[in-house]
Amino acid sequence: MHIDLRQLRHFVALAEHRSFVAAAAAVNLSQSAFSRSIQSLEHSAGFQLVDRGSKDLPPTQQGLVLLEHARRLLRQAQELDNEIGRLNGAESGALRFGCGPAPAAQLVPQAVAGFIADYPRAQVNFQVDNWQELNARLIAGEIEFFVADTRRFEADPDYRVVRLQPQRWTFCCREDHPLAQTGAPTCRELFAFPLATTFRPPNIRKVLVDYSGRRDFQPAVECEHSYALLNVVLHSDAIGIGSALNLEPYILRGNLRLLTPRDLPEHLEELHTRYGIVSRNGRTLSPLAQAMIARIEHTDRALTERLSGLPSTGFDA
DNA sequence: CAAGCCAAGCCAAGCACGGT
DNA sequence: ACCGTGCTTGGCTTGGCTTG
Repeated sequence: MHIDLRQLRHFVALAEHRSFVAAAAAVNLSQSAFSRSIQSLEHSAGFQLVDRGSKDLPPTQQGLVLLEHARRLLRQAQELDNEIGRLNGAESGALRFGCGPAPAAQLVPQAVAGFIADYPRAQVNFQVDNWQELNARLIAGEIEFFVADTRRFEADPDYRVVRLQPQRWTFCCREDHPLAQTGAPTCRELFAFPLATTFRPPNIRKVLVDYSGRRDFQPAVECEHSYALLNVVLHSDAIGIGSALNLEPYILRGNLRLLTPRDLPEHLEELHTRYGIVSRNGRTLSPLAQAMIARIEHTDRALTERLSGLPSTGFDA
């Protein structure tokens, strides 16, 4: 049997997306070309890879065996590529990594901006997604690392975690908001307005229930994307919650005001971000990935230092 | 270097199937 | 019955590789 890594990559995509349309889009192919690629692999293998009779296209028994080998081969191919790059001291080539929505707002773009100045011949591809998707891509070897909340990976020996600086989560409102003049409202005054929040920190719901005094408290707006969320805050009476790092540009421009409820509990460790860089233990990182990680850490430190000039929000531990 | 071959990919049409 | 969605297939183009 002729082994074609491209076709194996397509099969892995199909197994993950359980749809020819979605998988084709994921590998940047037309659906028909993708279908032919799978057919060609099936022809080479001599058996059907997926059960087309079922709606969610489950892999056949033989398909599962091939899938396992395909994932291993793709991972090893990536590692070989990384190793060759390392031996050559490569400064060019493709770098693929991922990041969560919050790091995608400020930290990662600024780090990438610095990186492409240092490595103009590198091709950078970073995907913004939730941690589950990022983890799946990391395991499949499609990305070398991701930047996201690290809580689920810190104790797992299969993962290598580099923690970034914790950033405080803060309340904010638009500059001409009724509460903007008071600066330090009470929690009751604050929660009289609709709340717009990301899904993080993970325990934000519990904290909001405590603050609002309402067991059934629900934010008016939930959105993973910090940029979109802040635009809601900028154009409404909503009170936003965001990491200090992502709010900073808006605060400095005077578009947003930080709010410090005067009756907040003093010590709230959990209202800090817990972001970091997650990679797989035992896998060699390419020189470009190592350089990118160093750049993200450097940018993180620089931004955190700059943030120390911002006014306190009452969320400081 | 031109001609031929072939794999990969696209578009459009057709088919199957589920939902209304 | 009709419509929308998802997959396959036929016909075609394109680009890379081989051969003379």
